[in-house]
Order: sequence, then structure tokens, then C-alpha cells
Amino acid sequence: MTIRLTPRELDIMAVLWRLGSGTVNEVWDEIEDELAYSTVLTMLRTLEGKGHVRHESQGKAFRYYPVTQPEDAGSGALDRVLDKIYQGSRELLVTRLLADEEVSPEELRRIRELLDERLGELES
Amino acid sequence: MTIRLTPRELDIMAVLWRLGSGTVNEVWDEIEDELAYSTVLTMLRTLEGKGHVRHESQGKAFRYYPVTQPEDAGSGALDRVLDKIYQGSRELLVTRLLADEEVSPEELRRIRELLDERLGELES
DNA sequence: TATTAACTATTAAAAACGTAATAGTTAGTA
DNA sequence: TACTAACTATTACGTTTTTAATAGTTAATA
Repeated sequence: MTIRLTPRELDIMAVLWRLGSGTVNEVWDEIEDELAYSTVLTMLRTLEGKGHVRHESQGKAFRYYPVTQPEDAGSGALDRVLDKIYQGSRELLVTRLLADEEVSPEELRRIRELLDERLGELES
Repeated sequence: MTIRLTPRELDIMAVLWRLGSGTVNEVWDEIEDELAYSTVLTMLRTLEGKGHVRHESQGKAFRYYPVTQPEDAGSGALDRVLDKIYQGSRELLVTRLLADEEVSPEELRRIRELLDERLGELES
């Protein structure tokens, strides 16, 4: 079964992935939307119930760690976007991804290197 | 505001994008999951309420047309994946996208051409 | 050790989502 | 025109998601 996180769950997991771990307070600080502290707490408990995070005690607080990794949640989400929106065409998706003004030439070059590597593998 | 479709809404829109348009019946035929006809109908009406589709009468049926386009919905979804899961790194995302076994060398080459074009534009 | 600030646990409930039964309507056709 | 198959409209309900108030607990500290 592919893992599917709800939008809000993803928000929380994203913070943990970025920070490595976090207390309720730390996560609450990082979440853009203004949520109540107890909302974030509930969310983390829900995620723990589903096995996506675990916690350790730290002083009187809990420190939460991601169990589910970005890739685990990512492939499903990305495949879905690829399939439903870009009709399975990676080209279309990449085109859109690189059309963004913000992409730097350096980034483009690094991506091209990735591609060349991959092509090399396939041709050999 | 960036457009956010629910999973089921996306399923329906994907069909309309692919077919160009569709009656309730046509969409119902194309949806993989076994839904009741009336479920698809309700869904289309919901989408119409939100302005994502419109309809014209055709005989006694309605023909639905997408108003929201893949790009409108796509950038939101893709940016979200990029941002939350790949921490904004297009390289990471592309790596994952191309790591897939199913990608053909032809596809990779076409994507590389895209990249070269884009690089050319930036350098000139 | 008594206090209390900082946490966690519990509980609840609104809002969104998804699903579908059934009632009502319409356009083709016998 | 009367019939009916094929649609649309209405309504409702179970589930999941999201949110948060409030009650209970704990560890530091005066």
C-alpha cells in the first residue's frame, strides 16, 4: 500500500523532515498557518498512531522523530501528479518544473549531469 | 489563491482533461473505481459549483467541459510536492522521477534536449 | 516540599469529503 | 400524444479531517 498523508499531516511531516525532529512547540513555530498548540499536538499524536512518527521524552516535553521518510510518502504523491495531471508524461512534468523563472543555470546544469549519468548507465 | 482539488475531484478532472469533455456517463465509464452513477453526477455538480467545469446541454444529457486546466491545478500540486517532500530541490525531484525503471532512453534524451534548450536561452 | 509554568491527555465537534438512494424531468419514439 | 429509457435534481448520511477547549500531569525552582 502506498502511503497517503493528508494535507495537514504532510505539513507537519515536512517540518520534521526539515528539522530532523521537533517538539510540539518547535513544530508549531514552523507551521505557517496559525493553528492552536493543541491542534499540532493532536496531529502529532495522530501521526504517531499511524506509525509515521515516534517520540522520546525530553525534560517534560516530547521530542518527535519522523519514521516515515520523504521518499515513502513522496513517490505516491509524485506518481499521482505525473499520472493525473501530466498524463504520465515525464517530459511534460519536467518542462513545467523547469519553466519556472526561479530555476538557476547551475541547477539546470546539475540536472543535466544527472540525466547524462542515467543515460550512460542505460547505454552501457 | 492556488487551486487545490481533492483526490476524487482530480480523478474526474483527469478524465475531462484527457477526453476534452464528457457526459456523466462517459466520465463514469472512465473512472477506475466502481462508483455509482449518481456519485459521479454529484461530483461534477460540485466541481461546477466550484467553477472547475461548465456544461452544455446535449440531447437530454449534459456535456461537461473543464474550465480549470491541468496547469492551473498542476502547479499547485507539483509545487507542493516539490516544497514539502523534496524541500524545494528540483534536482532531488528529478532524480526520483528518473530513477524509475520504466523511463526509456528516448524519453531521457528528449528531456535532455529540453534542458539544453532552456540552458541555451539562459546563456544567450 | 509547595508552587506553577510548561507540557500532555482527553474529549468534542465543526467542516470537508465521498457516496449513493430516490425523486423528478425530459426527449425520443411507438 | 402517451410511454419510457435515460437523464438530472435533491437529499442525506457515514467517514475522515481538522481544529481546539479544557482537564490532568510533570519537572523545575522558590
